[in-house]
Amino acid sequence: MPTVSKEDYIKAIYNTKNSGNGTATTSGIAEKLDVSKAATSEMVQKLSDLGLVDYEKYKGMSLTSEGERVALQILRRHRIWEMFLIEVLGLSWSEVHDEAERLEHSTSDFLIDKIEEFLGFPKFDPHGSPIPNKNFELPDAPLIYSLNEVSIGFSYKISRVLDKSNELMKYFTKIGVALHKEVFVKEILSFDGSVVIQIDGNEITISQKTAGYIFVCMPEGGAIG
Amino acid sequence: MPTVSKEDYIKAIYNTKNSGNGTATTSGIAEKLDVSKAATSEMVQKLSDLGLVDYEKYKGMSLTSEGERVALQILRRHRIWEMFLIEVLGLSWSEVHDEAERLEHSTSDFLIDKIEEFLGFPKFDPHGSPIPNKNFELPDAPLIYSLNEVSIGFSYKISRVLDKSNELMKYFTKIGVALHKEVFVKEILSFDGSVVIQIDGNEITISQKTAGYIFVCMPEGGAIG
DNA sequence: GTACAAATTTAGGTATTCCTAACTTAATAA
DNA sequence: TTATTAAGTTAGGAATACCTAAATTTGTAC
Ligand SMILES: [Mn+2]
Ligand SMILES: [Mn+2]
Ligand SMILES: [Mn+2]
Ligand SMILES: [Mn+2]
Repeated sequence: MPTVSKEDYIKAIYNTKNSGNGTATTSGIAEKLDVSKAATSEMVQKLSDLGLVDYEKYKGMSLTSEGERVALQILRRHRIWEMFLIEVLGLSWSEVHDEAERLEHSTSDFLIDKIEEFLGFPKFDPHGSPIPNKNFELPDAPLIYSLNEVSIGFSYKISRVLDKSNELMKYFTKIGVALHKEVFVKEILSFDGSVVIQIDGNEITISQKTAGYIFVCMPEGGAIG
Repeated sequence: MPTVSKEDYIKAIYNTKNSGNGTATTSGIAEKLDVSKAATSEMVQKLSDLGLVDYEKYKGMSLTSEGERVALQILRRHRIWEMFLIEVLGLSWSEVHDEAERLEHSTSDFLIDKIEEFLGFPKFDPHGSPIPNKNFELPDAPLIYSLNEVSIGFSYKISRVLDKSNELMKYFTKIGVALHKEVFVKEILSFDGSVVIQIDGNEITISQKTAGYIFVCMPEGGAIG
């Protein structure tokens, strides 16, 4: 029902809440969507009038349950498209996000259901992100940890990466970061938080910021001790 | 480059020129796109300023060669999507057009090329319409005739239908009209131009208007005598 | 050739979504 | 607490794509 713009705002609010910072701020959403704070402030008030966002002036914003439903619907479309583009058409990790960013607004639920069926009802997308089901419910996800909060001297399995940008995805591909691969954490540099890992036999140093975009679990799926 | 609206206007002008009436009029485009004549008049002037349409006030409109290039690009996207939706996802003839009508504006040429490759570079879409290639050139098409201009007492092969609406497609499916099927033309009623055909062993009467949306060629591809 | 009707364009407005600049509120630091 | 700055909002305006109602142009019928 919402327009392309509204859908992108709602998704941005959802993603902010459910990853990292926690609170969605006017400035944060404006930056994420590359629009002015003024435009964001106006739009948030419109979304509030529509009952999709809880909002009090100067106090911050959060999705209503209806807004969250819409967010999950869009995430479902986005992630199913990314899955399709990679699994069926063979696009690369760095090519899918921008396509999905547009397709997510032009696809009926009917069509998304068909694609999901064609793909065999996957629970996670090619970045390891959970795909909401037909009823917009998220699958149970195993406990995962970012590479920043992990114990030194152990091996882990990469279970999710955040597709923040094409460039990041290209970088991941280049250094060998891919889903289900094993990484050994050698060291975390005390002075800047960089994480030194071993992957495919190569030793690689990843900045703290980028390490925060890589999530891992225990190789056998057990809890991290 | 053009917006969704502009793309749909350009496509409407192209389709009017290349099927039936010939000349694109303000009223005709307005009706086809379900907008006011005023909106159409304004938009045509804008498209003229953009160099996509040749236009002189009160005199009518036609696409420039650049406009035609854009039209073929959009037709290419539309038809490849329809092919994909039917061949790969198994949607029905009546379900694909509306989806393609939206997807055609949200798909990069890069992605369309990938889908085309996945489909094996088809030359015609599921309605028998030609698919422009990567360079926006139409394939050579065999001579075809509408069911209105065909000789009585002969058999033909259905080689193209115009997907004017979902309802028309459902009707075609219901009465057995499908690509590559054989029809025997029994009679054309003198008083209203209805065409009486035999298809799948059933005798069916089709109105003159609807017959104009069905195109056939000789069963072996020869010329119609 | 005029008068009328149909087709088309223009005038004046609305709704979206965005902008910059100005203003207001909240947070912080001395 | 108070000054300063950061964050957020409002004011005023632009671009797009529509609309209805009022011209205007064109073509046709007498
Ligand atoms: Mn993505
Ligand atoms: Mn998007
Ligand atoms: Mn179609
Ligand atoms: Mn369209």
